[in-house]
Amino acid sequence: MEGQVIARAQVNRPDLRWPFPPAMAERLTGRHVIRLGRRSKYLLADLEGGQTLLIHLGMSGRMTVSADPSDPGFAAGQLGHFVHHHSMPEKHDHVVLEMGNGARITFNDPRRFGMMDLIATDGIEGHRLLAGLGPEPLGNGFHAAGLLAAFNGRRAPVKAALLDQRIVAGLGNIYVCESLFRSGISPTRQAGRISPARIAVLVSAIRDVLAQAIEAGGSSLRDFRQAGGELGYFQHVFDVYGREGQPCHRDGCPGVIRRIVQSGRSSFFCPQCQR
DNA sequence: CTTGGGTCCTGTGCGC
DNA sequence: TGCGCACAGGACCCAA
Repeated sequence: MEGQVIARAQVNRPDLRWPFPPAMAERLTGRHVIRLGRRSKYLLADLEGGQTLLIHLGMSGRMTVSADPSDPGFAAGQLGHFVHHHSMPEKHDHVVLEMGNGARITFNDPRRFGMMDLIATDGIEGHRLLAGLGPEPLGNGFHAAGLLAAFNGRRAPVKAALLDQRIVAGLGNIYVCESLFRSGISPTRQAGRISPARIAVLVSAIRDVLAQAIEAGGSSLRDFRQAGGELGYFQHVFDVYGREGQPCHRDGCPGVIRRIVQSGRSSFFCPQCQR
């Protein structure tokens, strides 16, 4: 997408979680994408003319890139080697963008918890959806001292605190469960009652889990796909997520993974390893 | 202010 | 084979 023009925008319904902005298709058509970026779980496509396309995939959303193999750009390898061939439109293909180089970007989202909006690029950090987000967990702004301060006085379980995007931005249910396992912290522990030393371990575990999950192409439980349509494969190396009743992966640990529900979400953990 | 629960929506898998 | 129910990656919104 980056550097390309949006030659055609097809919008197949008026809304996802929220209504699309007025005349979205018309406002996208003919615009160049200056750069692609990301903040927390929001995808950001800066367009010429001062507008940014803001996208969230919700639970079940996916954006994939495809191309016609007979397209000259495809044959020349200009669309990248990862791009898969066009296939027939599928159920829940809500927005389709045809780029000037022949790439087709498809936003598919069965549950429609995703969203798209067009907002001013200027002052984007102040947008209501982005204002108040915590630091990026892979950035320099995320560190033990900061997390300690953010947890200070909080009585909520650490599981809930880490899912709170105002404390750290971009963690979801899977990666919180996996990070807590690796740092030996029970999901039920009150956030404000974790020692500084263990918070430092947690920060490292979060960074490691995210870096490894990205390296593995993400976690494809059902809907998620990489941009080229491939499955991620981090789900194959989960230690706890979705492993209720199965043995703990830690060498010599007799524990069995348990599942509990915290604020409506499943938490998976090893009662032996996590305190 | 913090915290927990309900809600949006479709699809799948399980027990009966 | 069919039916009802639980559950699924998120996060807003409101009541307490």
